[in-house]
Amino acid sequence: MAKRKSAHGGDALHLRLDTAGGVPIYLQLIEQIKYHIATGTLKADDELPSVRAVASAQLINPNTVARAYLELEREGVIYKRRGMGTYVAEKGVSMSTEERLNIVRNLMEKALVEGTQLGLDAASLRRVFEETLEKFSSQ
Amino acid sequence: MAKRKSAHGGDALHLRLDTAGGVPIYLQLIEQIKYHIATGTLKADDELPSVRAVASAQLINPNTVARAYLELEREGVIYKRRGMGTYVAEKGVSMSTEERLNIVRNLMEKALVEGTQLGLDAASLRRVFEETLEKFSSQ
DNA sequence: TTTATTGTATTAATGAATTAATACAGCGAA
DNA sequence: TTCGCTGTATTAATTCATTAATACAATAAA
Repeated sequence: MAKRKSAHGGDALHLRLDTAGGVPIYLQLIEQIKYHIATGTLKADDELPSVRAVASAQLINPNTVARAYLELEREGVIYKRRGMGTYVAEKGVSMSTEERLNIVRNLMEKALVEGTQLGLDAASLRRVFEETLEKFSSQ
Repeated sequence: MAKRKSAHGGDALHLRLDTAGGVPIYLQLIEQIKYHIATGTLKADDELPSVRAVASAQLINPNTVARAYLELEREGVIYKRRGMGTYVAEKGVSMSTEERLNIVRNLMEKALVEGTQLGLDAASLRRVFEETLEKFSSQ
């Protein structure tokens, strides 16, 4: 058969997909890839496993992976080279600071509304914030 | 005609629904009602506007409002009395502290993954956290 | 050029989610 | 009881999202 040795790296990315449970597969992929980048598991210009590699490893359709990669590319998180592979982008920013802050504000608001509703006090919420922040490569 | 005067309060809750934009109406309702509770606009035992009142004010189907109220009731956020109305529940908690923390941890992680991806540094993220926290009645 | 890899495009099946129409049922005031 | 308000239940229309089957196109190495 003479398979070409992958020449790229890009394998063995830790992914845990839940095919039940309602959350679309492509969204889980997006989230987990972003997570790996945020925690430093994936760095700029690292290669991602190919669409087909992820698909066969996870027993899902290649198009589902492609959709996740497409969305990540639109957000500027990754870039692709036809025939070559898919790679983590440098943190190039296309949005204004204010726009970026508003995105995070909305997400933060969701977290704190929920936390407040659940009866957690400010100290607990602050602890959750600090503990979560520690997981990310503060840059 | 002799309309009965509402006898209840429960009107004029500030709601801004976006019927385009993809986010389901009932989810927007849930979010905004939780927000009002978290910020103190709505307090325990306050009456919510009736299903039909919201429906006609917002030009949506009563069942859509009912669905939001149903979900909020399941979460223990509100309670209902047939023929009477719908009210904000006391903060009674059915989950363990650990479960509640995990819910918030997940949401917090989403916010911080996104923030990190957008190139915001720890100081900015902390500022967003503190500013957002201030909006909620710290209890 | 050939081959094996990469990502891409088109189209469709399917199922789930959302919303709506409509009729029912409980409660309190008159 | 009757009236007018509450929320509820049932059913269905319809759209939309998700995933998949399949064929196409670009790149690099042999």
